[in-house]
Amino acid sequence: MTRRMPTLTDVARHAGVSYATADRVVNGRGGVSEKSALRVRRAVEDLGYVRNVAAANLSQRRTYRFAVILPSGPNAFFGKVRDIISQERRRLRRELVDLRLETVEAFDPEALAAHLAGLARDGLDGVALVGSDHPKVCEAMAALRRDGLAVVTLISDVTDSFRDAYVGIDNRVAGCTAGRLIGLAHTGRAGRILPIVGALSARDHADRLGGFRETLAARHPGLTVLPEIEGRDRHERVEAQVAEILAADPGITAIYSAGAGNSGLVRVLEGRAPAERPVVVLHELVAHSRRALEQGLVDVVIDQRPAEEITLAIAHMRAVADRMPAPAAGPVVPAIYVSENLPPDPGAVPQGEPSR
Amino acid sequence: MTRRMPTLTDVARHAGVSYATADRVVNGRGGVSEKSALRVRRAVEDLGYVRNVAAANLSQRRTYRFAVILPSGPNAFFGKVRDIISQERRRLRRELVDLRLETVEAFDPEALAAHLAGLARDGLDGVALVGSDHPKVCEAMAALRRDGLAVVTLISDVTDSFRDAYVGIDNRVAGCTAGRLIGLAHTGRAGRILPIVGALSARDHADRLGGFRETLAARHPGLTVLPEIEGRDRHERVEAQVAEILAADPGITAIYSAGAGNSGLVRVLEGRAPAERPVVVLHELVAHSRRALEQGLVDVVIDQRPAEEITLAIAHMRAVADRMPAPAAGPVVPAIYVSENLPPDPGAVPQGEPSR
DNA sequence: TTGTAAGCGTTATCAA
DNA sequence: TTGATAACGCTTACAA
Repeated sequence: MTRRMPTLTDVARHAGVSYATADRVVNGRGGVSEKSALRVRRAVEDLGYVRNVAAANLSQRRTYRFAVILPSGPNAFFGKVRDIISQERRRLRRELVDLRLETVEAFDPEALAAHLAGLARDGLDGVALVGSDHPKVCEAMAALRRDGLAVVTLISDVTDSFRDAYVGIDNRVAGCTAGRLIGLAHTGRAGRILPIVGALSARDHADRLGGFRETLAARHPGLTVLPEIEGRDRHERVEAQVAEILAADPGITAIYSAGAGNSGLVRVLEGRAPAERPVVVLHELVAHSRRALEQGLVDVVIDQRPAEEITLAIAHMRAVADRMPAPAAGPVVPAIYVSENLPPDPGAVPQGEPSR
Repeated sequence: MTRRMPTLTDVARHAGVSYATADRVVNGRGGVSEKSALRVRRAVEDLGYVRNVAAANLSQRRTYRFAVILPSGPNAFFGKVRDIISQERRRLRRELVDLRLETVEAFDPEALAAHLAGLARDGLDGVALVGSDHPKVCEAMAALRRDGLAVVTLISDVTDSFRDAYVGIDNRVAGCTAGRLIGLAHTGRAGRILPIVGALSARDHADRLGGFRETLAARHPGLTVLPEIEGRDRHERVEAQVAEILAADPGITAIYSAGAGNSGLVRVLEGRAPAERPVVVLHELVAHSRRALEQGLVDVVIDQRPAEEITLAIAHMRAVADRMPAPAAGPVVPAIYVSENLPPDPGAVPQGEPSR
């Protein structure tokens, strides 16, 4: 029934060469006559040989050494990512991966590039970082790949050729989704919509806003989308600007916040009577957005699923390290939360134990 | 830096016993004096020993043998699940799992129970099946677990004690979500909402409908939820009933379909002028629901993410087989699709190849 | 250019 | 009740 998987020993026998020769061909170590190489490749083909990664790792006593580099600072989302990583550590060790968490100054591509350059001689097998299109960062990523490290961009992408994979959501699509949901909330009525971003110069924010405007223009031409606020992802700034605009324009029926600093937005919303609250869509499920959802101050949260992203990033780095095909491709599909489908609060994280 | 993980050899040395004795204790094989056992357990504790699963599997030449049992029939959703499984096969083989796909008559618990009974002597390590509360099925599941198989319920759950894990969405929560989205689409206006289920006797449908009604009653008391239609998951029947009701009650502003047979619903919607179409929310992204979303006939699809569910089910079965802690718990969070965030159509599935 | 063999951490068998 | 040890499929050092 289940035929035994062929091993390299089988391949060698089939090709009529020694085990070592077969190994040299399969792992491209060179120093093999073309004639032998041909016979081995033929045997691999015939038998459908695939390298047993577990055995290979065992023989090398290999542990995967990966690093995740996150921006420093008080950003709630990255704080959550940090928590997820430290919770996963124990489980990962069992699977022989040693995950290191490192921090660099936020919004400082030069510092990031310098940090990356330092990793090269660190015995690492792979790095995951928040992508940045800065030329120095790109060059540092390219250098790491030349050294054989897997490089995965997380959350924000860069040009294809500098990384092995991107793990994150499609931000334009996320913006379109927000647009459509706000559109749905205006079924049968008109409205004026206020968009907020951190900065238009941030690629992800610009992508979201672009998708948002495009969808509303195409599918809901009756709705007005106002000029966007740039809140710099800072809650005081967001709070001040939103408060001012809402006061000046009482006809606003919806708000889409594509960036961070949403606790400022929430404070403004708290100050309004329930009947006067606009429909609000924003990004990332963190402590304060969760609370706002529960209290009915916010209607929809589009969440990037950071836990799944970390898992996927590790899978990608491992695939490169194992010289194996990459896991299923495609951007991560964000979760859409309303107050009714919030996952249990991970306040006290229950440790999973064997069920028997 | 990265200290070598302790091995059983280390444990044995530390405990002052032979390797074999340490192995006996750690794997509960018996035949060890209480004194030795104590010393070994102490050493395990001290060193923080964890069994190296890869090495264990290698020594046994183990391949995991799992089966997924699905209901037969033309149901589009299960068809998709079948496709996903056959596409995953190759990748799974590399990870030493041999996944078998089996089929039993839909809605026939006796047949399912009989089939399960047959699996016992089949050398399987685990089974995933769509849960059923039928006593015979429960008994068969319990028997399998007694034989050491992992038993995972998929999509629909049963009483805890009969299975190792449930992989699927929380159907009540999904219904609540549908209710809230439809509520959002009625911001600032009244409406009459028609719910459709396959059968109220199906636990998942009843759960969805319950959550749906509850949320609308609590958060949108101004909306009217009509009595539900039972469409038996059959498209002709759904089509006929919906057509009749829509004709009789032109004031219907929204439809929530909690079950299958939605191609019938879509046909009715096609026949109406765009301006007269109700807001429509339904479940499972399959060929016809996808098309309906793209054409603007349907507004929201709540999708169970079958690909992720299969992956998770395998992870659970493997954890049991490896005597390892279960992967992260909690129900699967469904994806919420509008026409703007549909994933690429898997019409021609691109085979992933090594990226370098 | 080719071949042999010692490890890696388990499981399982056989002997003491 | 205990202990040695041959696999498992691979990498790597070394010998021919």
